[in-house]
Amino acid sequence: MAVNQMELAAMTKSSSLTEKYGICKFISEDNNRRLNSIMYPKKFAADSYLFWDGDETEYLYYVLTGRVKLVKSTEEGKDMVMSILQKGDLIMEMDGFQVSLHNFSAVVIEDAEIGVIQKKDLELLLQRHGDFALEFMSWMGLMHRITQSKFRDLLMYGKPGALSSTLIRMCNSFGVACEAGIRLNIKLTNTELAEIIGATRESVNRMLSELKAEGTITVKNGQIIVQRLSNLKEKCNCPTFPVCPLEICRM
Amino acid sequence: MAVNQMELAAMTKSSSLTEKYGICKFISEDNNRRLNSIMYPKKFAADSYLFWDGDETEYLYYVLTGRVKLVKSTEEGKDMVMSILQKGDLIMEMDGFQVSLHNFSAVVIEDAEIGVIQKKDLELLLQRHGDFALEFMSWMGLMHRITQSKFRDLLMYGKPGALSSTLIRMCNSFGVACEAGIRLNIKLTNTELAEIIGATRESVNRMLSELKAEGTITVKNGQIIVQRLSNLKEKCNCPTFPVCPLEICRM
DNA sequence: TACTACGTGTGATTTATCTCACAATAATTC
DNA sequence: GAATTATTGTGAGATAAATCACACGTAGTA
Repeated sequence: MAVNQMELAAMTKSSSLTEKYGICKFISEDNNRRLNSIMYPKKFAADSYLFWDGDETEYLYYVLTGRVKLVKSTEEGKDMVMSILQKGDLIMEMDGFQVSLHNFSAVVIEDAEIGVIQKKDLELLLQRHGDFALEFMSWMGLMHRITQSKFRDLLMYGKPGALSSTLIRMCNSFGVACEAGIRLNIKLTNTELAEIIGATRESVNRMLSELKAEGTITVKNGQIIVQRLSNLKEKCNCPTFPVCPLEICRM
Repeated sequence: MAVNQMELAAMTKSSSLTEKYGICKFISEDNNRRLNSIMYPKKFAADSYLFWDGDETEYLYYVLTGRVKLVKSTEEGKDMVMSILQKGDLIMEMDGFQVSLHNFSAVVIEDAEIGVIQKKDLELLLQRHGDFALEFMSWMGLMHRITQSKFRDLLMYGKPGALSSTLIRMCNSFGVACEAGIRLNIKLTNTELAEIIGATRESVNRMLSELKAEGTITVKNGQIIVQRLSNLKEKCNCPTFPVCPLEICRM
């Protein structure tokens, strides 16, 4: 089939990689319990905001269900989507634990249940439990690397490369294996895709048409199915050897 | 004069902002001492490598003198400069403290003295001293924010915007106030600038010519002097209010 | 049904950026 | 200081991507 064995092996039918690579995977059972103990669940409807650009960074947000996008808007109303987060992801933006302000907004894109964490509470936990702090740093480091690799891809191979890189990452974050290939289990408009890669809706539309024509992707029920991942990898010079670590290749 | 009072106030004659915002400023005196105690100074000549893309992340590197650039190279030989670091900056790339590999290379661009730190040693320190771990996380968070804001600027306002953003950051990282404006106390070729913003040498050259023609910058002894910072700010939509925090606006 | 709102698809045109080619200046080396 | 090598500057043309303009679909709903 279009998807090779390794690719299939990398994902299960029911769960995407993000669940495998959420922060909980970086933290011991004890510390997961501790983290849970300072978390206050709260429901957020689609289109609501967890926080706004410029708000004080008082809380952290642990995504239990649903999806959240991190958006930076310019004064002229142009938006840029920096990341899309889901179950298992922790949203935290702070240069440490002093007072600071958010540099982007967090918008719920699918009804979400969020574990809200008070900065102060986390601080106490981290200070008290050295092993937790180390695990937490581990995760912070990973998040930073994801950001770096993401933006590198967006800058280096033109818009088609940027789109391809994004689709590959989406395979890892939202992908579900199906007969035809890897289905991206998320609804995104062309406009949203454009905001992720810093291009226009029209450009994205044309690029997607081309990918369809090549047989690289297909669309069913408004969801993209990646049929030939290798085509995408070529377009963004995704290295075959040494492969870049899978936990970095995500949204 | 071309540089206004606030801009002048933001820098001293002798030192650039990086010294003010190096990791030492995030860490208490005690913890600075601790960090120093596990540091082994070593000299690196210009053009030598601290580490290569793909090496194991065994050490951290604290820049005492000189300058180091972080570079990602593609298979076709295209380079991208992700960052330029100097006195007070700590180079660390690790998704935590398990075994992992560098995702880019660190190239010395000016003869440097580097405090080499063993990952294991740092780990012990952080585990033992909760306050140190918190301070360290604070710094990690800031580094991540710098990366985010940097790449956002590089993507959103075209190449002229990318160049302007970079020049502004360089004012903060390498700038020294002088009669004519802010002198960037670093030697960079057009090619290097191009590698920072993901453009071609020729484009950079033309853009610099234009900035000169406008009176925004001037060049003396191979160093750029920024005469009208406000012109640069316009080109990359650098917000006037709320101003973005100065510690994020750096290379 | 048919209306409305939102999203998609596509041509034509303009603008931004890269590519290639080569001349003109530094900067280094012998 | 002549020769060599790196860097800058610039034109002309090719490509990539944005912009503008509008037709077409589709889903929700009155």
